[in-house]
Order: sequence, then C-alpha cells, then structure tokens
Amino acid sequence: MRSAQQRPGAAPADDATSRARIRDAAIRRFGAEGFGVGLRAIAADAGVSPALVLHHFGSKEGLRRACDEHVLAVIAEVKARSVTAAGPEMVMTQMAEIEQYAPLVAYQLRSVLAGGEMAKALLEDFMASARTWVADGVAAGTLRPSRDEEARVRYLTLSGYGGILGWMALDPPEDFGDLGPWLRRYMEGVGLPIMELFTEGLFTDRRMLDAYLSYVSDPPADEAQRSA
Amino acid sequence: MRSAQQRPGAAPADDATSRARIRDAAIRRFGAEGFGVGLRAIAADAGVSPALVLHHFGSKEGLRRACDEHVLAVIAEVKARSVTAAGPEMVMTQMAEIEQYAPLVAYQLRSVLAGGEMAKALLEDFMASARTWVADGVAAGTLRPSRDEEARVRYLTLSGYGGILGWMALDPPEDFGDLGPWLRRYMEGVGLPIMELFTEGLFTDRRMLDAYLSYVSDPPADEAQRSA
DNA sequence: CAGGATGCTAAACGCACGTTCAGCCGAACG
DNA sequence: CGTTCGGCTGAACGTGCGTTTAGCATCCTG
Repeated sequence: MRSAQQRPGAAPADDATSRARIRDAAIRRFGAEGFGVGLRAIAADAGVSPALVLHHFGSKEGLRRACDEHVLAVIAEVKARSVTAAGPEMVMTQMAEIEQYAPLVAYQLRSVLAGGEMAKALLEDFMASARTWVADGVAAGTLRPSRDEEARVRYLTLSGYGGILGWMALDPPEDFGDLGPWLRRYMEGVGLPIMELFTEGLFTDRRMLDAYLSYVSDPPADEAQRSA
Repeated sequence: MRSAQQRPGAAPADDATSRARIRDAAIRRFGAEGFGVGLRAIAADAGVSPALVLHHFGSKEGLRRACDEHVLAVIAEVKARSVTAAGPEMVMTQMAEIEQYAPLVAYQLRSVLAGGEMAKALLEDFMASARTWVADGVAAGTLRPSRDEEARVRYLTLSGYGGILGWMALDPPEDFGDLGPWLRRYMEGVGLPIMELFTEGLFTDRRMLDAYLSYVSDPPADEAQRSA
C-alpha cells in the first residue's frame, strides 16, 4: 500500500515515510488534545501499530522531541521567508491561515501551556522577533523609545502570546484542526483596543508613570519588616 | 489525634475537619503539580487513606469541583473586602503575599491553564473587576474612554492574566507553595513597560489607529475568494 | 445497653497507559 | 537462490491510576 521510496543510508526526511506520517499525526493529536493523549490514538491516526511509533522514536518523550524540533524548524523557515510581523498574535494568525501550517499553531499553544524547554524556546523565539521589530520601529521613528527596551520586548511578547492563552480558556476553539477562524475572531475582538492602547495609551495624565519612576529610583527598603 | 468537633446535622465547614484538610491538600497539590496528580498523593498529604477522599467527594472530579467552589468563594470574599485593584496581576500578586491565600493563586493559574468551566468563571470574574475599575477611571477622568469599552476590558484582562501564564512558561516558579517572590519579580519586570505603554502608548503617530478604524468601517468583502 | 449511623481503612478490581519482545514480511545483496 | 536486514506487527507485561467493596472502630440515640 505504501508507494514511498527512500534512500537507504541517507536521512529519509521525505514527507511520505511512516516516520513523517507518525510525526505529523502526533503533532495534530498533541495540538488537539494535549500531551496526555495515548500513543495508540496517534498510531491509529497514522495507520500504523503502536509498536512502530516506539520503533522509530524510542519513547513517547522521543516522539515529542521530534515534534518539537520539526515545529521549531518550520517556524524558523516561515519566519526567514516573510517579513517579521508585529506581535505573536499576528504571526500565529497568519500561520493558522495556511492549511499546511495550521496544526503547528495548535501544537505551539499546547507546548507553551505545558511548559518546559519547548515553551521557553518558542517564547524566546517570539521575543527575538519582537526585539528586531521594536528596534526597527524605533529607528524608523514609528515607535517611541523605551526606558528599558528589553523589558518592553518581554512584556509585549508575554502579554501578546498570553492573551491568546487566556482567550483559549475563555472561549476555546471548536476545531483544533483549523484554528484560522478562531484566531481571526480573536484578532477582531482585540484589534481595536490594541490600536487604541498603542496609540493613545490608557491614562489621561503622567501621574502614574511619574510616581512609578520615582518609586523605583529610590529604594523602598521596607522589605525587611514584611514578616513582622 | 483529631481534636475537632463539628455540628452533626449542619454543614461542617470547620477548617479542621478531614474534609477540609483533604480539600486544602488537594488545592496545594493541584496548584503545584497540575490536575494530573494522583489521589494517593493528595490523601498522603492530608494524612488519610485514598478511599476517604472518594468517601467525602465521590470522585476525583467531585474533589476538583469542591476545590473550585472553595477557591471562587475565597476570591469573592477577598475582593469584597478590598478595593478593586487595577489588573489581574495586581490582585494575584497581593493574594500571593498572604500566606493563607497563596495556594489559591497557584490553583487558579492551573485552572486557567487546564481550561473548562472554572477557567471561564475565573476570567469572567477578573473581567468584572476590570469593568468597574475602568468605568470608575473613565468617570473620574483618569482613564481615557474607549470606542469599545467591553473589548478593552476583555483585552486588558486577557493580556494581563495571560502575561502571567507566559511568564510561567518562560521562567517557572521554583516553589509553587510560595508564589509571592515569583509574582513580585514578574511585576518588577513588567511594571515599567506597562506604565510607559499605558501613559505614552507605543506608536509615535495615529496612522495605524486611523488605518484600522477606516479598515473596520468599510467592509473588507474579500472573504469569499479566500479558498480560491 | 442494643442499634444504627458515621468516619475511616485495607485490599482488591478493572482499565489504560508506555513499553518490551519474538517473529513476520519483503526487498536488497552476495 | 539463500541470506540478511530493516520496517513492521500482535501479543503480552508491568505499573499506576480511579474506583469499589467489605469491614472496623467510634459515638450519638432511644
């Protein structure tokens, strides 16, 4: 039934090998149901026996590592090919629109939810994108400079990505196989407040900012008596 | 060993009953390790047998429901007693400082990560707080009005809460039993960018906002040819 | 003092999971 | 043609889980 042919010695990497089919099925299942899903379900999706999954990847952990590497590689490829978008929301929304990349978006979200090294790698990745986007914007004069650029990059990335995580809890997608409409709906809901906030801010005056700046400039020094 | 005395007919609700000890142990364990933790570990923490957990709560699901209700009740009590704080970050940071409430904060975070009805209830709760805070601020003239107040409330809540979730993935707390220092560190990291963004915005001019406003005012209408 | 709830436990059950293992099959190779 | 070897499978194993069940103390109640 399998009409695939691969070089014996070389790394297969063809997208029709059983190995790739298992990996892709795992990405879809992990993305749709989380990492608690059983190997038997993944094997059934890929049309193979559960034992073959372990034959190729050694263990469930190994399968997950392979998925992580593949997702990170595809993301790097997509990012290298397109202009860096504004925030994590934009990048993920665009990726989810492409049918081929859609399962990776759900996998990504699950990975950040689950924590661990993959979550750190993904967030560092988005922070790197944000860093260049902000730097370019400041250099071009379209973005205001910050008193702490790195802290702003971290906040923009975490709040942007985290907003999607919160949205996922508040109004979960019906179909994890196609997150496109769901993410588009999210962007439609938060687009206006983001634009308003980024253009006009939230406060009507500078008192809160000035108070904070003077607070952090002189040491609070009342930490020692907190337990009293 | 057990010196507690409870009314026979009435609802126990004393904090020294086995039921309360199990519930509190469950909140701590669920908060520290997630909802995948076993009943045997919770029972051991509470110093009882695993069967007693099911005797009191019927099932693991029932135990979780009892934890949910207790956490929601305590949060409501805390909120009723104190002035509404600015955002979810502030509320949670303040709660985590009180030793008695600290485990509830971790449980909350895990609940939102896990999704489900509890996640929705928590987020709706924080959105309600944000709603009154924003309305008061606008009425007092300290906050700018928005073209869509509800959307802004939703965005502020989701990005504020979600930022913590992202921070949890990027730099997980070492000790889930005391999230105070970890949340304080987060607030120190994002405090300045938040104040800057809320006061001065991010963009240097109104072009992005105006473009977005004119975009949403006239229909895009190119949705039909997306599949072509 | 009988009697029946109540709080609680030890032991076991059934199940689903990740994993192991012996062996089959078809193609490559001498 | 015989051999070998890697992809692949069916069946089983051990483990930990949530849950059930039978039974033991303890204490209120009539």
